[in-house]
Amino acid sequence: MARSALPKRGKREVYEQVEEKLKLLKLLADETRIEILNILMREDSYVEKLACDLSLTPATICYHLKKMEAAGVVRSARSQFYIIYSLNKEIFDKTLSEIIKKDDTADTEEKYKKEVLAHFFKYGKLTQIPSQRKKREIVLAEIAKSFEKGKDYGEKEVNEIIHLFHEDHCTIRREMIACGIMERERETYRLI
Amino acid sequence: MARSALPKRGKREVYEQVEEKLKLLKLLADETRIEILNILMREDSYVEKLACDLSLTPATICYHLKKMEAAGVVRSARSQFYIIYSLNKEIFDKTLSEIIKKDDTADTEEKYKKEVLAHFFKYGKLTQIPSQRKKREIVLAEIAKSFEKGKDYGEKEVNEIIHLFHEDHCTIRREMIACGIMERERETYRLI
DNA sequence: TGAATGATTAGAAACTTATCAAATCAATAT
DNA sequence: ATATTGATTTGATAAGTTTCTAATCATTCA
Repeated sequence: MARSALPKRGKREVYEQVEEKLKLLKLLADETRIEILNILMREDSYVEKLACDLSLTPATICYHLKKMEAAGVVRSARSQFYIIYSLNKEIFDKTLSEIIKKDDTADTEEKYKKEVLAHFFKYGKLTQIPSQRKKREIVLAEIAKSFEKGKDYGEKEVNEIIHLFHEDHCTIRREMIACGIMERERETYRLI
Repeated sequence: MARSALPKRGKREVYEQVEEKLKLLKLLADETRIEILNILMREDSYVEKLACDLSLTPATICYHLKKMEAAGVVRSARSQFYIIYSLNKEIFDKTLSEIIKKDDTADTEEKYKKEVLAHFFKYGKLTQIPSQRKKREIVLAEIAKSFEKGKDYGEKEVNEIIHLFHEDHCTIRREMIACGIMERERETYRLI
């Protein structure tokens, strides 16, 4: 039985979305920080005290607190001699799926684009050229991402790149110029 | 001004409680695993396909899936050629505090103490001396933690330490003796 | 002002982890 | 059976993190 070749999808376009959430998770995935948070859940505290409680050096505690403060998990305020650290409780009510799931709530425009792309691309290939103008533009813009800004391409190069997505590179090349994504000057093509 | 010496509390007695939860958090604190989970939220998948989607080798994907399977986050089942991996959705409804918090289901006495302390201390300061005897004892016991067992203190020292928590060190010093937390012998004070 | 002390930073060492290539295992179709 | 192909394991490497010591900074009190 022949099995499909699974072309690569082109490494994760959605880094940024995951990034912040990942930051929070990484932060919480440390034994010492969890211990600190558990103590702060009970009472505010300060560097030296936490160091004693956990049998670690103040430098280490400071390292963790600063890290958590930068992420908005804890807050600090000087009080006399000490800098009192306290919990930012709001953060802790999120569920795991809320944290892990990519924001599909972006704006509706983005969402619509994603749906269109999901519909017309399968495994990185364009299954069909959309007949609706708006959908066609979205699809063409996606293909255009494979061209570098400001770079000149010969017709053969253009065809080869487009061919990665769909057999009919002629139609697509023409459409890209028609809808103003690319321009042609004599023999060379480039993004607008 | 002399500041209290902060006797060590003896390193974390509660490792085990944190351990499992830590395992889950560590698991989720990885970009690749989050990507995998996001894909599995949409549809079940298999090693090779995920490898293509994420531009990683099957070996790497397998490494992550096995890890997550061991923790009960995903499940696997063979289907023809492929081993289909799917999400164990129940896990994702927990909130962060549920994951992080140590089991406070301890005894109610402990819980009550915590509530009282949380109410009367803000940023490490005693906001008000409780009038109810029981609550006052809890608060005084908390302050007493800043004194070392068996050590003798002069009245000035005692006042200084208490002053870290509240202006009225005289009242508190008197109360600590009245309720049997401290004893006074001539000029020296010590914990009982 | 200067002495005391808590907080922070810098740099180094130890540890953990993700990733890949190559070898092996497991199931299926011919 | 055996060739095929997806899944897994192993061993090596590279990258990232935690922790410490030592030095420095910042604040308060005398």
